Amino acid sequence: MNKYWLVKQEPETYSWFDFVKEGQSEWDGVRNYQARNNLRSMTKGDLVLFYHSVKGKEVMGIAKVIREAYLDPTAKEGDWSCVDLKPVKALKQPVSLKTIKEDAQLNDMPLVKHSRLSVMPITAKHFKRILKLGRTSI
DNA sequence: GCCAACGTTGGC
DNA sequence: GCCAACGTTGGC
Repeated sequence: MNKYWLVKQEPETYSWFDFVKEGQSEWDGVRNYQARNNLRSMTKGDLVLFYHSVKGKEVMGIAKVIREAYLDPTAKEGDWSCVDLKPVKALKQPVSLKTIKEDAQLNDMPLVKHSRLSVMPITAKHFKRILKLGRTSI
């Protein structure tokens, strides 16, 4: 049974378009315990929404976990992990934070309640609703 | 650019 | 173990 996640990234650092161009990405650099533990709970094939924080503030597309948590090579000290993600497809219509906050089915997402968390689990219901609002199916 | 929310650090 | 100080994130 696949799980669903949402990851955030500032587009000026690494955008959805960079991700698509690259074809896959090592999701490293996470330095928050809760986010790290979420990375470690990901399993191959889980689907991940890619959200642009700060500039844009919208869900851009869908990614997939292609490698489960391993030692983050960018960590010089401490116990940190990363996973590998691959783009699946862009949303036809990006779904904005405003839309999410105004949607009765989505406004309890961690993205709203726990806005600083950069890797978070979401429910199947949330995931399907975002896809619907994004006019996209897999 | 500001600031609220949150996490981390370090003194006691 | 508490808490003040500080740094960071991210929405506005």
